[in-house]
Amino acid sequence: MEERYTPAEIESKWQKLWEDSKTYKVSDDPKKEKFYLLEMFPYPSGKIHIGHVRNYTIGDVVARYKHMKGFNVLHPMGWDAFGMPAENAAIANRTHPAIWTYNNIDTMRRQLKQMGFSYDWDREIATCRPEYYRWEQWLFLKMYENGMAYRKESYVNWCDPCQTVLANEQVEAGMCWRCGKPVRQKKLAQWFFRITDYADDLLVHCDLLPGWPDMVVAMQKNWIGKSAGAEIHFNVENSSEQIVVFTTRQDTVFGATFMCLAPEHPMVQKLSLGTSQEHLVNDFIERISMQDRSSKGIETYEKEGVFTGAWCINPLSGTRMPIYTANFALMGYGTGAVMSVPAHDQRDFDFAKKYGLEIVLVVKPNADLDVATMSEAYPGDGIMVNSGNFNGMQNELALESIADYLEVHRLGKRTVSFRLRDWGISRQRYWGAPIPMIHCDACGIVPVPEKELPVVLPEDADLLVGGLSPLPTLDYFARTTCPKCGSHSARRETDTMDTFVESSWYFQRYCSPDYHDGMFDHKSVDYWMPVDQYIGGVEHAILHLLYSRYYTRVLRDMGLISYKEPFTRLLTQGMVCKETVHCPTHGYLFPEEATEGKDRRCKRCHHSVTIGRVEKMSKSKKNVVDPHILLEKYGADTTRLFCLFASPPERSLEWNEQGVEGSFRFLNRVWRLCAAWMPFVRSAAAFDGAMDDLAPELRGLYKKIHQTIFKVTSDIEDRFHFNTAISAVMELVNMLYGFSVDERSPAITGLFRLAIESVILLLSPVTPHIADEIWSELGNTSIYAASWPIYRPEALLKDMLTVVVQINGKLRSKFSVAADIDDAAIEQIALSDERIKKVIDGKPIKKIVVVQKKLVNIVI
RNA sequence: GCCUGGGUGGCGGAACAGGUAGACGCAAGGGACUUAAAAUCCCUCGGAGCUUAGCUCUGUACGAGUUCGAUUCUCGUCCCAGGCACCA
Repeated sequence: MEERYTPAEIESKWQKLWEDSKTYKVSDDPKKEKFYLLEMFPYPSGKIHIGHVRNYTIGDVVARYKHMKGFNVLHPMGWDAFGMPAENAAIANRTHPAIWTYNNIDTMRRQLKQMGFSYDWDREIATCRPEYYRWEQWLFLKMYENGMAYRKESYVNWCDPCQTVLANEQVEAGMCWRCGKPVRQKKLAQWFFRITDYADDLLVHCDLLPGWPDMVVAMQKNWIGKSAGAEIHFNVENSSEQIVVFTTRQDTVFGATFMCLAPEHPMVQKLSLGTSQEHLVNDFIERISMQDRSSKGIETYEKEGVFTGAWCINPLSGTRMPIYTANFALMGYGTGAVMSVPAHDQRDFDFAKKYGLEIVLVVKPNADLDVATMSEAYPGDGIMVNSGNFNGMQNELALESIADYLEVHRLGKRTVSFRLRDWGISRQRYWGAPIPMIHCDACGIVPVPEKELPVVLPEDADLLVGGLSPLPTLDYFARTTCPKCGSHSARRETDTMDTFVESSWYFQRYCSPDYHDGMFDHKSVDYWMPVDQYIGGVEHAILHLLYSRYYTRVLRDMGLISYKEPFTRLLTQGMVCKETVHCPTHGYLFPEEATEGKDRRCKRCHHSVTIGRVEKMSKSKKNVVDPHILLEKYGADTTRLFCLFASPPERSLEWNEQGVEGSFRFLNRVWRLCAAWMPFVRSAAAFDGAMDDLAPELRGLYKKIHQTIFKVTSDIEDRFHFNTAISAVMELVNMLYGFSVDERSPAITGLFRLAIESVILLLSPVTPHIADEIWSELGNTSIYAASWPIYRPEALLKDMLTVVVQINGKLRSKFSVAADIDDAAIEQIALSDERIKKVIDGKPIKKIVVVQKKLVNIVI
């Protein structure tokens, strides 16, 4: 065995060997228990970044561990290859989205292979391939048939100069992120998936996901946002029209003094028609449509509204209520109409104060609360007042009584409302999966016949000026014949699908990636699915996971699969962070642009730099580490080791170059230890006897070996706490350094063989290259095929115990005793301890607590 | 505002079921080896104090509480991070 650890040589050697012998290829084997381990597939953005490295290292350790435990492990990798960055890059670099994407995939595949991940590369998929998205189109047709996919008019963020739809995150303070011009709301016909049909089911099953982090479950629940309340009908004065509102506070209906409709509400213009308010209302609607109503913009606008000129009648109090249209009423929630109760809702209170509207108190917590002196709304509980027959009732009871009353008198009914809206999947983009629909002047919307799938995205088209999709202008794509009437003037749908659609089912495709007769081979899916462990960034905690859960239900209800939840266990890893370096003249600096040491300075201007707080790595802050550099300098094993050692996976990881050095040093230590002992242990048999066969001075080591196996196994199995697992191995290695090769004996050699084997086996999921190298030096073949070591429970038993003695809960002394001692004897030893006697100093003992074989607490 | 997490040495982090706080690593300091340096190996390392082989006090954001005993459980406060947010 070489004396020096040379990761560059070892790693490329083993990577080639694994690839040539298809070490990580896996196939369906019903005789073996399966384990499906999946990491969220990456968007091929160029190069892998440190977040990928962390995510995929965590997954790889679990995959390798489960394989060594005897599972048939499915561990695939692929590319979430459609999406806007490809278009942006194409514009910036004057290349083509397809070329850019495929180049990136090649680079990133090579980098992932350099990391030594145990993927079955034969299952690689790229969602931009027609073989993949044809099945997405096929399912779209099925969803269209059963009404799950539908088309409707909907408001979108629209940028006029760019002639394009913007996602909410592309709207910055009401302006287009690209051209900086105002964004307006525009009505467009778009395709939707009816995810709201499953809102309740998705919500209820949140509680049946014990393997998911509580935080993610909570986020999903919030997103779905179910609230129970009532619909109430308000008649419009001098009209046959009715306004329906949704409220969760029907107990306050007697306090409703005005009505607010969303500006887009269909009744707004109708109500103001012909009144003196008409043009004011129209101006208001026009102005509000220019406002950015995405989450970011919303708080910047003041609450405002305009009287429509019409009135409605409160069905319970009989009061006349002015009808307003207001910017805070949202068309997308409830019914788009709000009964405003200023006394008990802060927003309504502010609005009423601004426009001088009446405030009526209907829930009173105590005698002091009075409309005349109220400075804010009272949203809490209390006794009903000003509420007719309901006066004197506790408002929680009135909530039910009034709901009953509404139902009995047909003025409304109990109902639930969800925050979740149907999933709009149309994108006016080029680089996405075409929606397989045809528009015919005569027949309307006609689905593409199944046998004509896939509708292939032309990969050679160029983006138009401003990054617009060329699809509508490409006659050879857009012009087609109507499958129904044969008309030659039919046009294809030129919108493409949201890329979340591809990622909602890819995990199933991995089960049979080359299957040509359907989305997937049922036999394979039945064997592998659901995913046993899913691992990815917490940034996908809501949308990707919710869409995947929804899609899985759609597939199940079509009879294509038999499970409801796609991911049994979920791990969301934390962000990778690093300190920022900021120069007063040059702004953020890359770490290497500043000098080293205590007084760090900008290399260009020699100003002192400020070391900022530790933040998520991002290109804009320049606090990034390129995995490529790490691989060059230390190799994959060190990089993997550090990612796991620095913190537990769900927490954020603070990058620290010296920490990486430490990990590298540890692997060197392991290497030197093995190299030193190799000549002697190579031909020795690992010690296999009982502890009693060993000389007393070797028993400690024997125990340490088994304790380490136990610790590492439970840390990986139960908690994914690789950092403590690695510490345990470090402790064992430290202990082994206490033995000198020069003082070896046959007994030590056998035990050392066991020790070294254990260290290598336990490290192998984390650092597979060095492990395979040393493993082969020991005369073995592939460590991936080896079994995970088993600890001897009897070796964990202690024959001597340390018992702690406390006085009034404070540590005062400790002693060692044989493990089979009883509590009474422990108490006696504690009381006769010299130091304890000194502290007690003859004071009366009130109580003695003995914790079995662990502790004595004497209360004085 | 609401919902999640989190706050432990100079730093990353341990302490898994209330029972020895600070495992393991980094940084720092000291020593050995060396002509020298690197590498390596060994020792020290929360704070304060003292009559310094050791001992005492103090210490897990802050304030209460439960308990023989609290980093761990309960309540309140502050701060940090993430998510949601005119959601009626």
